[in-house]
Amino acid sequence: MIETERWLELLEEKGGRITGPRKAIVELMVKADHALSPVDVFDQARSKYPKMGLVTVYRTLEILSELGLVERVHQQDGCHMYLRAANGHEHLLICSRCGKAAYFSGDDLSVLIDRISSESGFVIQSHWLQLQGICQKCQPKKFQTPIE
Amino acid sequence: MIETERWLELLEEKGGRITGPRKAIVELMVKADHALSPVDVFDQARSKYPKMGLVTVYRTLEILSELGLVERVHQQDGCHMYLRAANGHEHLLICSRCGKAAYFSGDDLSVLIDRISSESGFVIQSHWLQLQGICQKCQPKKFQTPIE
DNA sequence: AATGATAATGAAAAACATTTTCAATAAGGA
DNA sequence: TCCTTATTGAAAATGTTTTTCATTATCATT
Repeated sequence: MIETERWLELLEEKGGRITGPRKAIVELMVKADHALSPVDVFDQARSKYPKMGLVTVYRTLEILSELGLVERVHQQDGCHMYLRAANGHEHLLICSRCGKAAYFSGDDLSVLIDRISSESGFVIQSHWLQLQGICQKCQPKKFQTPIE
Repeated sequence: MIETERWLELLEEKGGRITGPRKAIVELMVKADHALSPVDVFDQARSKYPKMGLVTVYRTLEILSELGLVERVHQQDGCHMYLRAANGHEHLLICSRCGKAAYFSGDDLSVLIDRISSESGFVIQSHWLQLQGICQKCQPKKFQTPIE
C-alpha cells in the first residue's frame, strides 16, 4: 500500500486535502489492472465509502490526472476509461475486450522523433504508442459476439 | 478531385447511395489538413449544402470510418475530431494547438510487437503511434525549428 | 481539544456530445 | 416515369461531463 501513500502525499503536497472519498478512489486506481470508467470507479468505491458521489469521482480523477498519476485510456470504442499512468518510458498494451492493461517498454523512438521534427518543422511535445490486442484470458472467447 | 471520386465509389460499392450531403462531407474530409469536429464539418459543409443536418454529419462520418477512410483523432483534450485515415503504415503527427495534421512513416514496430506479444501472451491486433507537437505556424518565431 | 477558514462533498441542474425515432424526401434500378 | 427503399432533417432521447450551491469535514491554528 506504499503506492497509495505516495499518491496521497503528492495530493497533499499540491495543497489538496486527504479525504475519505479520495482515499477510496486512490486505493482503487492504484491497484486497478483493468481500465475503469468513472461509473466503474463510482460503483467500486462506494463499497469503501458508500456516500460517494459520482461528481467526486470525476473531480478526483481530474486531480490525479493533473498529478500525472492517472491517465485517460484511448480505445477505438471510446475514451472514457481511466488507468494508472505509464511511468517513464512505459507504454500501454490493452485488451480491447476486457480492458486488461499491461505496460511495456523497450522501444526507442528518439531517432524517429528527431527526424520527424526536422522534416516537419513541428516541435514535438509528446508521443503516444499503444498496442491493442486480446489478453490471454479473453482469447478462447475471441470469436464470440462481443459483450454489449 | 480523384480522391473524392474514390471515396464515393467505395461508398457505392458498400451499397450506399451518393447524395448531396455525402458529397459535400466527402469533399471536405478529403482535403482537410486540420482535425475537424462534427460541428466543424457541419458548418463547413453547409456552405456547399445548406440544408445539411448535424445528424447526417455524424452518420456520414461513421460510414466513412467503417470504410477506413476517416478516423477519430485522439488528443489529450478530447477525442471528438476527425481526419482522413492514415494509409498503410503512416502515423499521425498533430498540432496540439490548431489541430494541423501531418503524416509520417518510417518506423518499424514489428520486432517490438512480436516481442511484446510473446512476453505478454496478448494477441496484438493493432498499434497506435502518434506524435503531438506544435506546428510551424503556431510556434513563436524564436523557437521555430527550420525545415530541412 | 476546540475553533475557524476554507477545501471538498453530494445533489440537482446545466451543458455538451451523440444516438434514436420517425415521417418526409430523393436516389437509382426497373 | 415509377417504385422500392436508403437517406435525410427535426425532435426527442440518451449518455457523459461540468457547473452551481448549500452543507460538511479537513486540518492549521489556537
